[in-house]
Amino acid sequence: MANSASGDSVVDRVVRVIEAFPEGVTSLQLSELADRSGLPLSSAHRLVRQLSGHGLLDLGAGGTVRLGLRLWELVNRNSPTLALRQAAMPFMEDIQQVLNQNVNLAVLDGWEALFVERLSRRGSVANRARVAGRMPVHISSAGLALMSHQSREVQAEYLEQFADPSGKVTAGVVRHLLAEAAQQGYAQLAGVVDPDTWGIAVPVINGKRRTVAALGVVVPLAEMRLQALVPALQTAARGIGRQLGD
Amino acid sequence: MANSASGDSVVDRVVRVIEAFPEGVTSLQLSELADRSGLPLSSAHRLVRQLSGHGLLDLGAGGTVRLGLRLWELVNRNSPTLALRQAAMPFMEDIQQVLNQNVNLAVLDGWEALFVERLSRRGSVANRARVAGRMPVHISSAGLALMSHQSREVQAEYLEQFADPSGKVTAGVVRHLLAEAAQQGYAQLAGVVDPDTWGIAVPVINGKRRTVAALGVVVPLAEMRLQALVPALQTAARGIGRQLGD
DNA sequence: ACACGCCCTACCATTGAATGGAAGGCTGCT
DNA sequence: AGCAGCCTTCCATTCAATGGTAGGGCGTGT
Repeated sequence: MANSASGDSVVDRVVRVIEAFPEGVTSLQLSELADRSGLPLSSAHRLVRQLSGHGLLDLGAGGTVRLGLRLWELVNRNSPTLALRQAAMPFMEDIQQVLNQNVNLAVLDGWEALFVERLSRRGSVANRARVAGRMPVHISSAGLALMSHQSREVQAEYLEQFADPSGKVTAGVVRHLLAEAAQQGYAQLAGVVDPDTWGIAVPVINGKRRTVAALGVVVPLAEMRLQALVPALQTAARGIGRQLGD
Repeated sequence: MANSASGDSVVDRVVRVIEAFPEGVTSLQLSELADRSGLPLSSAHRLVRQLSGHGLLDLGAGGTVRLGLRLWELVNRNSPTLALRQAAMPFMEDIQQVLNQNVNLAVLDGWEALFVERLSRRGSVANRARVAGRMPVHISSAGLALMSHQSREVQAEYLEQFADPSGKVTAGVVRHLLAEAAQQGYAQLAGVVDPDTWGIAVPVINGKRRTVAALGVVVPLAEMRLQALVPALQTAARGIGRQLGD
């Protein structure tokens, strides 16, 4: 074969190159990139040079490869979650100011919650590190809030394929959590991510009655006061939903 | 020709497709995308479908094309400015809390300042809208702060090609602004973006003595107090630089 | 000081993947 | 009912993509 001994198209390879960066790694050597993407060095080099010419990648002296500023710019300007984030930000700031807790916003992607925005607790040195982070549905309050408002079919499909690698959680338990969340209108989960924290999340519903996101807070166990947190979150979530339109 | 009547490679086309989204537009019809990218409908469709299969784009029913969540995730996880933003965020929050002003962080890309992070003034309904926005060097305090700390050669090259479309500013004026900023250690610009606001920015210098970013605030004219703002910004910028290492 | 290894870069004959016009199907409007 | 616009699929044509190989630069260990 001339094109692709491995049987993949050029597009496949471009994707492989971009996906070759492990989480949190911003810089890779060309040879390592070739390894990770499974491409011949020669091909990897050619692709990187082309993409670099357009600013999607950045090929520095000595074969250092980074994602391009231009790519970051394009993606952030036209992100599919742009409208959601803009609508949500003022409300998230309100919550941060009033409750002084870590606030986050997540959407459902596959069977995971993808965090698209996060404000850290005032004064904490902690940060927005986990923006663009993922959590499986069954171990995040945001994931449960999102899944509990999906259609019967989606939930059934989710539960069917469910399998906890650690074996600690069964599909039955998750089904119960989802039912509870659906009935209460919010999801809560204690000590799963961090033993001393509690997560609470509520769905954000747009004008078409579709659940498009989950708004949540992570609070220290000691400061757990459901009666104060849930109404605040629900009010903010309604505000976001109204702002979104659709 | 079989491949590309227009003489461009597959990679060129992938880039054209991604770049076809106008600023702030998150969704495009397939036919419009084909127009904007200058690709035959048939080719655009094929490319979009391939990219969509990998999650870099999202081809919805009815030919609606969006950027993919997966692309957003990948770019934000491995962004070249990740370390910078993480190092800067706590200091930016401090400034926001103490001064209660809009804070922003920019890097130099080409002859423009690219804003990589922004915190809005507390209480303002305004937002982080302009994250990923650009401003020409000569009409942004961040741009001036960045350029004034570049090497002689870069500055010369910049001034040589400088041309103001509106014709209001000459290279000589910019040269003066840069010299002033370099000497003072900060850049200021009044009423350029918005007639009632003042912009002040200082360079962020890493361990290798390279100016890697500019930290700035935008304040209403009425609240302009240089003697309070500049030291605060410079202190924060030093803190960021120390945190960065390199 | 030298040789070796590692990595980036450049070249070029081979070949099948990419191309895009045209035709088909769907939806909404007149 | 007819039309117009758009998405989708098909397939013969053709040259762009491929990757093994070789060259060059840099640092390391002997």
